[in-house]
Amino acid sequence: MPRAGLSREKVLAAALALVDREGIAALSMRKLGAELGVEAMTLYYYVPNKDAVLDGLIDMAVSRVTVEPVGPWREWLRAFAVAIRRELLAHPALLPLVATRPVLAPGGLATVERMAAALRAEGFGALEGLQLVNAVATFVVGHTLAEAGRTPGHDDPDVAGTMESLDPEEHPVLVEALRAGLGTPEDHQERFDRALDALLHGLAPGTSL
Amino acid sequence: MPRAGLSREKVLAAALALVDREGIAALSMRKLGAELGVEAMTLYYYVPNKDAVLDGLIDMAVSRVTVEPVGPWREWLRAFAVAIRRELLAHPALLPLVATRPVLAPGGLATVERMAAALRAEGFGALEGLQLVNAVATFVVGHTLAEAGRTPGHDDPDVAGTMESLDPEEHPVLVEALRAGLGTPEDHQERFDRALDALLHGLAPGTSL
DNA sequence: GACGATAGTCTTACGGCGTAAGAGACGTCA
DNA sequence: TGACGTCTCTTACGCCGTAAGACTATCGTC
Repeated sequence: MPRAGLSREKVLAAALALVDREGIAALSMRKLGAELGVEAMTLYYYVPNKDAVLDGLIDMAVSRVTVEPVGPWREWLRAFAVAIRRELLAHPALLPLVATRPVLAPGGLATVERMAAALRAEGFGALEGLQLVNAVATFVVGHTLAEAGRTPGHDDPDVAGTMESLDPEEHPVLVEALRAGLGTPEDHQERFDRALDALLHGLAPGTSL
Repeated sequence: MPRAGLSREKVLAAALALVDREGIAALSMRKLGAELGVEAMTLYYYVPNKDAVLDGLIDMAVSRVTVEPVGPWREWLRAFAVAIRRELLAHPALLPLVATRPVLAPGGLATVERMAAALRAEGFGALEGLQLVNAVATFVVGHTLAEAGRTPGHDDPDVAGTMESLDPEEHPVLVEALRAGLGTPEDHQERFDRALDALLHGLAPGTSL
């Protein structure tokens, strides 16, 4: 058999393409192999197991989030949040993964370190700064999950159908809000912006509450 | 074969017990059947498929979150957030599920409706109130995920080990924050409280930003 | 060119999974 | 008794991750 000229990077790239195209549930070692013109077991030469593929995907996504921490901290921290959200929305299938695995890989840690260091230069303590970075990151992940998250391995639930069939007697406020635009992309964006501003507004160096 | 006296409720209760004990990954129809002294296929008489079991688990958890919306809205909304967090931490294995599936089942919708209705009585618009409820809920889920979330089907990553092996030259601020208590239960609690207060403080009726 | 080592790929197999299809056994009531 | 609805089981299919090990292509050295 001729060599396929693979590498860890090519495997991960193919995995990301597959996941973006068909969702996390479609990512199996056999399919990923087929994608690369190779049997499933061949992949194990480049990657210890499937978990390593998933971790690799996460680190790829996280590493792409880079923001230069210059200027007023609220502004670049806001840009940081927006950048995370953009990256997550670009690969929604990765969301459940990013949300449930702590950031431990090199790429993610480096980003966190840079943000925290910049915050300390602004008068935050080391712990305080990291808490702030963490609060922003978890907020973004939580919000984006609600916006675009899907459970791996399960069909998308019929949100639209459920909402339309709501009994206006039983859920009057919900029905009214839906008519007013709840759940639209603009709604998500607006809610994200408002809550993010509230969060950043409420957090300042030395604030104990 | 004698009848086992099952019901949808008993199936769900056994599923929750199994998940709490061994994690989401351990929940298979065969194991769940064994738990109830029955073959896997028998369960399909009470439940259309495995997804329905998962949805049932989520609704069980969500339905237990009830807060009386009386008094100042910031206070009971805060209590709402705390109640969600408590319930999620009581069943951490359910977290990835709750985080990635929209609340569509009856129990969850009823709770949301009640909160939103109470907020409207406080001067919020229907859409605005629901956005607020949603913002709080997604914040709590995001934060709790970071605190206790695990990816279903995968071993817990070795957070402690990774953190201890951090190079102080490369990640000085991270190392300092870890020594100051980053990641401890108290740290999570404190960060949760601070960010929640910031969020609630920043959101008020009619606030456009 | 020959040959061994190394790197890369494949085949086979095992034990798990969700669930479709349908065969039986049980309890109840006519 | 017999029929019928309720409940449970058996069997089977096509997926999954991956352990074990056989095979082959390529390269460095003589």
